[in-house]
Amino acid sequence: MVADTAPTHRPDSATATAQWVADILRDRIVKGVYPPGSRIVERKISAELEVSRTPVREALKLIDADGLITISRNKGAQVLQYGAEEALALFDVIASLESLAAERLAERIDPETLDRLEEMHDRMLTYHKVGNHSDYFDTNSEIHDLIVGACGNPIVTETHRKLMARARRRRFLAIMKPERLQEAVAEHEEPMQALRAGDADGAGRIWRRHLLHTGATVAALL
Amino acid sequence: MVADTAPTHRPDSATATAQWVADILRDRIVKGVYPPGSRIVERKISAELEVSRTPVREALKLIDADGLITISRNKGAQVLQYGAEEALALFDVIASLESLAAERLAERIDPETLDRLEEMHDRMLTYHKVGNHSDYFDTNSEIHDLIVGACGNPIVTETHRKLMARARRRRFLAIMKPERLQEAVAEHEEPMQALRAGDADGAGRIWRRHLLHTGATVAALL
DNA sequence: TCCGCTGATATGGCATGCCATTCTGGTGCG
DNA sequence: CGCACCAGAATGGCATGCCATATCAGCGGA
Repeated sequence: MVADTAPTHRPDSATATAQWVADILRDRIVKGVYPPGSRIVERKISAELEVSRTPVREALKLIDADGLITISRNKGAQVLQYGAEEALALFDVIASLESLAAERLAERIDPETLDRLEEMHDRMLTYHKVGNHSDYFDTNSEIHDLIVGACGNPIVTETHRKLMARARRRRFLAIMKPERLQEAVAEHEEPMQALRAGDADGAGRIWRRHLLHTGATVAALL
Repeated sequence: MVADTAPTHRPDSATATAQWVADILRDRIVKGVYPPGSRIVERKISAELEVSRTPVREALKLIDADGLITISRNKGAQVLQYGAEEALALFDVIASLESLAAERLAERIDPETLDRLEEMHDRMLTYHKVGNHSDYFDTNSEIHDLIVGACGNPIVTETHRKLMARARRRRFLAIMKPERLQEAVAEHEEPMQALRAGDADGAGRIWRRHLLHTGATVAALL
């Protein structure tokens, strides 16, 4: 998990260059290598990664579509600033989406998926007990992603993925707040029960509340 | 509203060419000029619109990000097929978003916005009474857009806009179904009352139900 | 007759170069 | 001393050309 900002020469030419560049830039933005407000210059990236400007341009367009940067003519790409207000707005939408996902998942969940969830849930609790925050965070993310991915609605999955790119870094901060940690763990127990019971309405409602809390915690940090 | 598929030579060079091309292509996809499954060839568009391939490529990337086409290496862009299942999934998400918007709007609505809504609502009813379906549809869309736009959450607005590009054409079909028309008009009355009363929870719930109905109607047509 | 191979063509991906606009720093006039 | 203007640099936008790969037609052998 070392910051591999080194070019590492593109893995293979089968992967589209533009996509490869986009992934690197996204990663750097999320990790804070390019702080909010900083400018990203096509020619710099192009030279550093040893590709032409064309794929860099296309990568920037992709990232722009994700809402991570703004592009202005002859002024280039700027990493978006964000404040408490935007964080609340973001989590309001994410909460709605995940709530919908939890609801739909509860309606259709199969034992196998439930088992995987239980296993992750236990694993997360263990990480929390031993204070392994990094793995705790990753497992937590996995749970959220599984719920969204298994809900049976690909549009939810896709939309969620795009929004999460904007939220992940902030969520990391929030979830690590010690007092929030305890709370969040508790908030994961209830929806598990609702899922076991197949209580769609409850699962959706409870999960949404959980995310709104996370959003409020993030916003409070800004 | 005549199909202006004619190039009309780009309006002014101030508008980015790529954006201009993207708008034209999006419009053609929505209007069905490029039917689902058909291929869009960079060089053809490039020649027809008298621009180079570069802005066309970038436009296609934008439309791909909107989820209207898929791009595969050396196979080009293909307009996405869609069936009943995808329509349901799409409207499930749109319903969640607009429900959130209605809820938040009810919490914060000012008299001025309420007036505009009332006016649109009346106008829509009039169009319906006299059987002016085209203007009815447009006003209906305006109402939905206003609710989403005035909810105070720009992320809702933005996400909604992208999803609507995929839904608009289908929604047009559905909304025009005679028996659905009657129903939809009725379903617009209730949320207006909730908004007048500032009943956030009710507005959200009712509006969501309305959209789920629309989605079901669309799905039934496919 | 049918299957497989091969070469031509179609098509997207990337590199490069030029142009328009904006930004910046310096200089001269008031 | 300050402000306006100008030139050059920085930067993105677009056009063009070459390359890699996928697709398809035609042909030859089994």
